[in-house]
Amino acid sequence: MRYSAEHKQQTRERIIKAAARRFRKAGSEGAAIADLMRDLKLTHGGFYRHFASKEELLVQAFEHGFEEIRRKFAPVIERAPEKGKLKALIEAYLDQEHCDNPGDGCPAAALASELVRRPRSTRVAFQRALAQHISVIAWIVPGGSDQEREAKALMLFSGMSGTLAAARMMTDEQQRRQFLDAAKKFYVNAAGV
Amino acid sequence: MRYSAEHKQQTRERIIKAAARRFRKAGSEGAAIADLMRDLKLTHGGFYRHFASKEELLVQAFEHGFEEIRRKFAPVIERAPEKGKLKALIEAYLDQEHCDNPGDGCPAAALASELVRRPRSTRVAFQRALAQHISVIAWIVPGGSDQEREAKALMLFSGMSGTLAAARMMTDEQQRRQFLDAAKKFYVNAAGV
DNA sequence: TGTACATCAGTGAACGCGCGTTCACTGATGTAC
DNA sequence: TGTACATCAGTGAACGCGCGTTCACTGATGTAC
Repeated sequence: MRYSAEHKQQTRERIIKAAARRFRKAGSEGAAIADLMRDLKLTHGGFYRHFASKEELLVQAFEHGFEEIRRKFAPVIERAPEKGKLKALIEAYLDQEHCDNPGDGCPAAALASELVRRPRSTRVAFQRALAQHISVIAWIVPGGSDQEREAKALMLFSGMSGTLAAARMMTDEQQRRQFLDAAKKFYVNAAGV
Repeated sequence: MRYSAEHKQQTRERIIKAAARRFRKAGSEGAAIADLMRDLKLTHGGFYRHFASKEELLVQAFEHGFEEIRRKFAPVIERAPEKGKLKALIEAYLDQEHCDNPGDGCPAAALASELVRRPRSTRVAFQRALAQHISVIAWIVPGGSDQEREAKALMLFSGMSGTLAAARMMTDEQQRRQFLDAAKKFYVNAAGV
């Protein structure tokens, strides 16, 4: 092989990473394969050595996005006291910083209304990724059974993703800040933490 | 003029109506002008006698969508007792029927994550339409000042739009129904009604 | 160890399609006289 | 009242562009011998 054994795997991961960023920033239809590949100083033709289709990449990028935000929010959760972890995550999720940077933020908030329209097989994969992410988050959600905590996590985060999308639509800086502050209180209260 | 005086106005409204449906069903990029015009048994060329661009139509369709859902939910609100109007609206918003029919449902829920990426001028228009819609809804939200009630309405409905988008992504019928039922309870409770 | 061949990630031209927008044209009706 | 002309909603071909996907090719390195 022309390239070292792990080179291909690395390239694949770099494509996914660039895609995860671009899809969240520009939408699933706003990120062209040629642009993605140019991000890595490659040309578009090589893409199909790594993925069967753009649709497959979209799924991978969606999963990767969740991994990224888990890493992004991990320190916030760690730093918070035992009983304040969910509160800390809610406040980080609804923070200006997250709102202003969809490119490395929650993929569900960035893509929610578009995902519904993908083929069924894609949606099944999305769901699996979402469910997996939610099951991780549920660790810090108070409640009885695992199922109860996961249901609560999904309710809170699906709501917050809509709220974040609304905040991102706002063109007035001050209005957005006030809205996000109110949202933090609303969801912390709704979470009962 | 070849057509009666009000004919042009009527055609314009029919285009908006068809667009409002198609945009909500297929997304802002999924509805082609030729398709819209075909819905009215017209050809695509005539479109530009009515609108300067597709972007202008998108704004009009978004506004129209809100008018439509106000009409759609009006009887639900009227039928409910004075103190139960918001509860009734929340339950209608999160109902299976609304979930299964994005085409004549809430435009914010159907398009949320795409709207962020439109040009600033479009977003300003979206916001105006959203604010207007929220101000109407706020009538049935309990609270002190108008501003307080509007803020609460925006919080509830932006959250519910995200929750609805999540429900729509679910491929499992039963899971969706359970999730929507839980969401109704969650938001009725969060609204304090 | 050296040589011939196979492999395959990456290249870049090309294909095909969808779609927003433009434009010359049509023809029914309104208006001026 | 009748005639000539103007108007303009609607038609459909064409343009131009973006973009997903394909494909013949390249060339560095791995492998067989």
